[in-house]
Amino acid sequence: MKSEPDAYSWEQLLADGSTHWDGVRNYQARNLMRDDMKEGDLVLFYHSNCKPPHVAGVAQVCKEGYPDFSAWDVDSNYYDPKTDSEEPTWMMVDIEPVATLSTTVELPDMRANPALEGMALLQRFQRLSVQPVGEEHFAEVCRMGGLDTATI
DNA sequence: GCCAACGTTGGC
DNA sequence: GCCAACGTTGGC
Repeated sequence: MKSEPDAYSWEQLLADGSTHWDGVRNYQARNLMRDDMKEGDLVLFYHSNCKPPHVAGVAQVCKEGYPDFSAWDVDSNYYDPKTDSEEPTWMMVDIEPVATLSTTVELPDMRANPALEGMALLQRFQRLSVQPVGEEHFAEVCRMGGLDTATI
Protein backbone atom coordinates (compact mmCIF):
# COMPACT_ATOMS: atom_id res chain seq x y z
CA MET A 1 0.00 0.00 0.00
CA LYS A 2 1.36 3.38 -1.04
CA SER A 3 1.17 6.61 0.85
CA GLU A 4 2.90 9.91 0.42
CA PRO A 5 4.72 10.48 3.70
CA ASP A 6 3.49 14.07 3.77
CA ALA A 7 -0.08 12.81 3.63
CA TYR A 8 0.19 9.80 5.94
CA SER A 9 3.48 8.27 7.03
CA TRP A 10 4.60 5.01 8.58
CA GLU A 11 5.58 6.99 11.68
CA GLN A 12 2.03 8.27 11.87
CA LEU A 13 0.69 4.73 11.67
CA LEU A 14 2.99 3.71 14.53
CA ALA A 15 1.71 6.64 16.55
CA ASP A 16 -1.93 5.90 15.71
CA GLY A 17 -1.77 2.16 16.32
CA SER A 18 -4.07 1.54 13.35
CA THR A 19 -5.79 3.48 10.60
CA HIS A 20 -8.63 3.40 8.07
CA TRP A 21 -7.22 3.25 4.55
CA ASP A 22 -9.73 5.81 3.35
CA GLY A 23 -9.74 7.91 0.22
CA VAL A 24 -8.99 5.26 -2.38
CA ARG A 25 -11.02 6.25 -5.45
CA ASN A 26 -9.89 3.73 -7.99
CA TYR A 27 -11.91 0.64 -8.84
CA GLN A 28 -8.99 -1.75 -9.16
CA ALA A 29 -7.63 -0.77 -5.77
CA ARG A 30 -11.14 -0.86 -4.33
CA ASN A 31 -11.62 -4.41 -5.60
CA LEU A 32 -8.39 -5.57 -4.01
CA MET A 33 -9.44 -4.18 -0.65
CA ARG A 34 -12.99 -5.47 -0.96
CA ASP A 35 -12.28 -8.94 -2.33
CA ASP A 36 -8.74 -10.00 -1.65
CA MET A 37 -7.43 -8.51 1.57
CA LYS A 38 -8.18 -10.66 4.59
CA GLU A 39 -7.63 -10.09 8.26
CA GLY A 40 -4.02 -10.90 9.13
CA ASP A 41 -2.76 -10.41 5.56
CA LEU A 42 0.60 -8.69 5.61
CA VAL A 43 1.13 -5.36 3.86
CA LEU A 44 4.25 -3.57 2.67
CA PHE A 45 3.90 0.08 3.63
CA TYR A 46 5.44 2.13 0.83
CA HIS A 47 6.30 5.82 0.90
CA SER A 48 5.71 7.25 -2.57
CA ASN A 49 6.56 10.60 -4.12
CA CYS A 50 9.59 11.19 -1.90
CA LYS A 51 13.35 10.86 -2.39
CA PRO A 52 13.95 8.08 -2.67
CA PRO A 53 10.64 6.24 -2.58
CA HIS A 54 10.90 3.32 -0.16
CA VAL A 55 9.22 0.59 1.85
CA ALA A 56 9.18 1.64 5.49
CA GLY A 57 7.48 -1.16 7.34
CA VAL A 58 5.22 -4.17 7.45
CA ALA A 59 1.60 -3.79 8.48
CA GLN A 60 -1.33 -6.18 8.55
CA VAL A 61 -5.00 -5.99 7.76
CA CYS A 62 -6.89 -5.71 11.05
CA LYS A 63 -10.34 -5.06 9.58
CA GLU A 64 -11.58 -6.43 6.27
CA GLY A 65 -13.26 -4.47 3.49
CA TYR A 66 -16.09 -2.19 4.57
CA PRO A 67 -17.59 1.06 3.24
CA ASP A 68 -15.30 4.08 3.12
CA PHE A 69 -17.53 6.52 4.94
CA SER A 70 -15.42 9.50 3.88
CA ALA A 71 -17.14 9.22 0.47
CA TRP A 72 -20.35 10.71 1.84
CA ASP A 73 -18.82 13.07 4.36
CA VAL A 74 -19.21 16.50 2.77
CA ASP A 75 -16.37 17.86 4.91
CA SER A 76 -13.91 15.20 3.76
CA ASN A 77 -11.30 15.76 1.07
CA TYR A 78 -12.46 12.44 -0.33
CA TYR A 79 -16.14 13.36 -0.54
CA ASP A 80 -17.70 11.81 -3.63
CA PRO A 81 -21.10 13.39 -4.30
CA LYS A 82 -22.00 10.66 -6.80
CA THR A 83 -22.12 8.03 -4.07
CA ASP A 84 -24.29 7.55 -1.01
CA SER A 85 -24.40 5.41 2.09
CA GLU A 86 -27.33 3.32 0.83
CA GLU A 87 -25.13 1.74 -1.80
CA PRO A 88 -21.50 2.42 -1.00
CA THR A 89 -19.17 2.55 -3.99
CA TRP A 90 -15.87 2.85 -2.16
CA MET A 91 -14.43 0.39 0.28
CA MET A 92 -11.47 0.42 2.65
CA VAL A 93 -9.65 -1.81 5.12
CA ASP A 94 -7.99 -0.98 8.42
CA ILE A 95 -4.32 -1.75 8.92
CA GLU A 96 -2.01 -1.81 11.93
CA PRO A 97 1.80 -1.87 12.13
CA VAL A 98 3.57 -5.20 12.58
CA ALA A 99 7.27 -4.37 12.27
CA THR A 100 9.46 -1.46 11.25
CA LEU A 101 12.20 -2.43 8.81
CA SER A 102 15.63 -1.93 10.35
CA THR A 103 16.67 -0.29 7.10
CA THR A 104 14.18 1.16 4.65
CA VAL A 105 14.14 -0.57 1.28
CA GLU A 106 14.62 1.99 -1.45
CA LEU A 107 13.09 1.77 -4.89
CA PRO A 108 16.41 1.87 -6.80
CA ASP A 109 17.69 -1.06 -4.73
CA MET A 110 14.51 -2.98 -5.41
CA ARG A 111 14.90 -2.32 -9.13
CA ALA A 112 18.46 -3.59 -8.96
CA ASN A 113 17.45 -6.85 -7.30
CA PRO A 114 16.79 -9.63 -9.83
CA ALA A 115 14.88 -11.57 -7.18
CA LEU A 116 12.14 -8.91 -7.38
CA GLU A 117 11.68 -9.18 -11.12
CA GLY A 118 8.02 -8.99 -12.07
CA MET A 119 6.90 -7.25 -8.91
CA ALA A 120 3.95 -4.96 -9.70
CA LEU A 121 5.49 -1.99 -7.94
CA LEU A 122 8.47 -2.05 -10.28
CA GLN A 123 6.49 -1.94 -13.50
CA ARG A 124 6.80 1.33 -15.36
CA PHE A 125 3.99 3.78 -14.66
CA GLN A 126 2.42 1.56 -12.07
CA ARG A 127 0.22 4.04 -10.25
CA LEU A 128 -2.14 1.79 -8.38
CA SER A 129 -2.06 2.72 -4.70
CA VAL A 130 -2.94 -0.79 -3.56
CA GLN A 131 -1.15 -3.66 -5.28
CA PRO A 132 -0.77 -7.39 -4.76
CA VAL A 133 2.69 -8.65 -3.73
CA GLY A 134 3.79 -12.23 -4.26
CA GLU A 135 4.92 -14.16 -1.20
CA GLU A 136 8.50 -14.54 -2.41
CA HIS A 137 8.77 -10.89 -3.35
CA PHE A 138 7.34 -9.97 0.01
CA ALA A 139 9.90 -12.08 1.85
CA GLU A 140 12.72 -10.69 -0.27
CA VAL A 141 11.77 -7.07 0.46
CA CYS A 142 11.64 -7.89 4.18
CA ARG A 143 15.02 -9.56 3.96
CA MET A 144 16.47 -6.47 2.26
CA GLY A 145 15.06 -4.42 5.11
CA GLY A 146 16.67 -6.62 7.75
CA LEU A 147 13.49 -8.37 8.74
CA ASP A 148 13.08 -12.14 8.72
CA THR A 149 9.50 -12.96 7.76
CA ALA A 150 9.71 -16.16 9.78
CA THR A 151 9.77 -14.05 12.93
CA ILE A 152 6.54 -12.20 12.12
C1' DG B 1 9.62 20.76 -13.06
C1' DC B 2 8.74 17.37 -16.70
C1' DC B 3 6.05 14.16 -18.72
C1' DA B 4 4.04 9.44 -19.70
C1' DA B 5 0.21 6.72 -18.62
C1' DC B 6 -4.20 6.20 -17.52
C1' DG B 7 -8.75 7.14 -15.53
C1' DT B 8 -12.61 10.21 -15.85
C1' DT B 9 -15.58 13.61 -17.87
C1' DG B 10 -18.63 15.55 -21.06
C1' DG B 11 -19.89 17.18 -25.72
C1' DC B 12 -21.62 15.35 -29.75
C1' DG C 1 -20.97 5.10 -27.53
C1' DC C 2 -16.93 7.63 -29.24
C1' DC C 3 -13.16 10.30 -28.27
C1' DA C 4 -10.82 14.62 -27.09
C1' DA C 5 -9.70 17.19 -23.15
C1' DC C 6 -8.35 17.27 -18.73
C1' DG C 7 -6.69 15.88 -14.09
C1' DT C 8 -3.86 12.92 -11.30
C1' DT C 9 -0.05 10.00 -10.13
C1' DG C 10 4.55 9.52 -9.19
C1' DG C 11 9.25 8.38 -10.85
C1' DC C 12 12.96 10.73 -12.65
